[in-house]
Amino acid sequence: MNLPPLVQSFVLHFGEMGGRWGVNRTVGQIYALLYVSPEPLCAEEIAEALGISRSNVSMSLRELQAWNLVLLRHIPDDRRDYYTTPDDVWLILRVLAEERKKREIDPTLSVLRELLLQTPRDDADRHAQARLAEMHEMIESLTSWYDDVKKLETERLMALLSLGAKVTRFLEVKDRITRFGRPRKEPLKTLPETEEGGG
Amino acid sequence: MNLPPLVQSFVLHFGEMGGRWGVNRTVGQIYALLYVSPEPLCAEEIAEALGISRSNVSMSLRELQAWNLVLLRHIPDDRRDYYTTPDDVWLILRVLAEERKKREIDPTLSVLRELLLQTPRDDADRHAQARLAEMHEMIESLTSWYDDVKKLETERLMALLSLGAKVTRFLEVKDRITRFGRPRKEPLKTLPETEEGGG
DNA sequence: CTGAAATTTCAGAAACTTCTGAAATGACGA
DNA sequence: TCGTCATTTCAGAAGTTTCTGAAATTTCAG
Repeated sequence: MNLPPLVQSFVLHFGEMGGRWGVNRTVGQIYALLYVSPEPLCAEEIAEALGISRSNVSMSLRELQAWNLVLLRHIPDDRRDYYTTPDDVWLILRVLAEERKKREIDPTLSVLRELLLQTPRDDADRHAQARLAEMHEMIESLTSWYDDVKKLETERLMALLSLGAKVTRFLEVKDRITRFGRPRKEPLKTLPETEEGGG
Repeated sequence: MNLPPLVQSFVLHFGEMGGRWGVNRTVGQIYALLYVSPEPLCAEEIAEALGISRSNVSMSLRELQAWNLVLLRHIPDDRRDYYTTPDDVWLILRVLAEERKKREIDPTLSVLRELLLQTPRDDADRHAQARLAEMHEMIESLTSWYDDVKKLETERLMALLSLGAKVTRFLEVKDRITRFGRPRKEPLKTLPETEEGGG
């Protein structure tokens, strides 16, 4: 591997993390390299920079394409494919969230739905289904929130994030004024630990 | 494996998904089994139910404990350890989010911080650092939102979720009245696709 | 068409992970 | 203390993934 030290540390770290993120070391390294590279790179250059075989690069780029994490670029009078990453980090986040949902959540959601449609044979089945229903309901809440939020323009998404839990102040107001959600049993307490006055 | 068909399908599915979630098949299966089981189970019963070795169960339970995903129970006059999962799915979600953050986000955040402190040697370094800074900033926004939201009681968290992107209506109001965030360049458009009148 | 350059595929080697049975350790009552 | 039962550890077998170099395929200018 022949890279400036700073880039190399970053690339090696992404390689190590790759496993935890559901891709292998090479895929992580290539992604990191493309992310910091000022220009798109071709397969040969990647293989060279990371000191790995050309065929490994080819397979790993395929995987990155399956994840929608790389873009193909072309340079006039050059037949080679050049690769790069989207440069907007927020776009990268969206792509990543979408892909992980597709791989980690959707299959489970569809299995849960299928199993909940089955007619229970006995009490054990009934208990199991009740548990599956709880899980199903939670995942539905999350994915419908996600489907809603992902439509936001980046600027609004950032505003929403920086608001954080302070949104619940609006929720309290909403509770009182419009009676959205169920009426509260206890009197509303002021929230713990939301001191800095963003609003 | 000797389980009722419905439970078996669920257990097998979690086993398959395990790999995608950063644990192995056995860990996923054990978790699923404990999740649907009406009573806590001991290691022997788990090994029996899943048709795997006793020692494999022991190692996998260790891993589940490292993830804080199982609880230890004791039954009077029985020396064995019995295991179960928390039964509140929202608590499970919190634990999972926390653990994944710890494993998948925090190490990267600390590498980014470290690399951003280094003095760049040349333009390539300066460019790389600028890219790392963008990534760092995004991750910081996300984790600080997360730190804020995880303090919410479950009831409020659910209310926040069901509000989804409608929160941005408040953001618009906030924009106008309190000038939180930067002033808008374009006139505000009504949002596409947020019809059903929750508020 | 032909041939040179780029890319992909694929069988098997290397590396790594998972799983097991046997042995070691620990916990408890007598 | 001992014996019994439960649990953990661990070396290596079994299984899986990753990576390579060689061969096959694709692409395109001439």
